[in-house]
Amino acid sequence: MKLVEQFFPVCDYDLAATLASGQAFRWKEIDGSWEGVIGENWVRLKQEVDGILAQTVCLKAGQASCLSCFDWLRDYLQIDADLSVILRSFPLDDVPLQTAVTSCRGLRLLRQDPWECLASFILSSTKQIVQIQQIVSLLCERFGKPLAVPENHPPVFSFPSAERLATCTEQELRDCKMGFRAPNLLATAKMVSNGEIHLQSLYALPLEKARAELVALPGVGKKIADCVLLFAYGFPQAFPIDVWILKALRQLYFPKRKPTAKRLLHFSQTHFGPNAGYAQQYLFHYMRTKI
DNA sequence: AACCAGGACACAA
DNA sequence: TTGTGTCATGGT
Repeated sequence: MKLVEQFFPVCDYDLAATLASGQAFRWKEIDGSWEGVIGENWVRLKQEVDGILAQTVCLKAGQASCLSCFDWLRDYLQIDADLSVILRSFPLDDVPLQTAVTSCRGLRLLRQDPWECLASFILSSTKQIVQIQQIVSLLCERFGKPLAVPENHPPVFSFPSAERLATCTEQELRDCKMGFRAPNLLATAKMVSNGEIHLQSLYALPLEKARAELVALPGVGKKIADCVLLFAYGFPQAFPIDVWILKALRQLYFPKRKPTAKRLLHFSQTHFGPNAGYAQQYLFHYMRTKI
């Protein structure tokens, strides 16, 4: 059991804003670092001025594969995404958006595992982020696999597979405090594990078709589908509209009028450009922290 | 104590 | 097409 380190030089990457902005639910800040799980790997990340320092563990000491296979982490963090290009694609005359960007420049979008993201957001409906974190944590402790961790570190578990959750009873899931979301998660886990939907195949589809497949799952409407499309599949135009974004759109862009939901939807899909999903994340974070 | 939370769904008008 | 009640649970 050996601690392995890797440094990723990157500018404009705000680790805290990114990991705590409600797109992923398994990151904890522990004395200056962020600890979490990506796939089957325990990870510790530390913000440096000129990049990110990553630590993980390797079961077999001296194995070169650990050092050379940080690609999964590079991909998850989207280190190679050029943030300046994305920010330049935003409408320049949009004062509220530019304010939001200025207030938390370095906020990024992650590239998560589709199943974990889908399951997590099924649990997210009308729950506060802290509660989602608690439910996900219980789910992992009870049904995930124990992972390799550093010496004297408390145990950490993987996010349970769809196959594992499909074998749970509804009551076992309810006992993780997810309430009425339990039957939805269970039914979706069964559909994923028996092949009624093939999550891997959605990468190749255009946005609308991928969304249509997700919305067919129990407990998944447009908002949750867009979260998965944006945070896992990397569709940059996906624009999840939750209560916070609704508030942001109304009070920042239509302060006097009372636009219909349809009008707001149209606005969100035409005004923000090809990276609307990023704009959405900046507005979301801005509303939750600065106002 | 009342109100709300990264909603979805069935059903009414 | 748009509006309302319901579903659990815990934080503020």
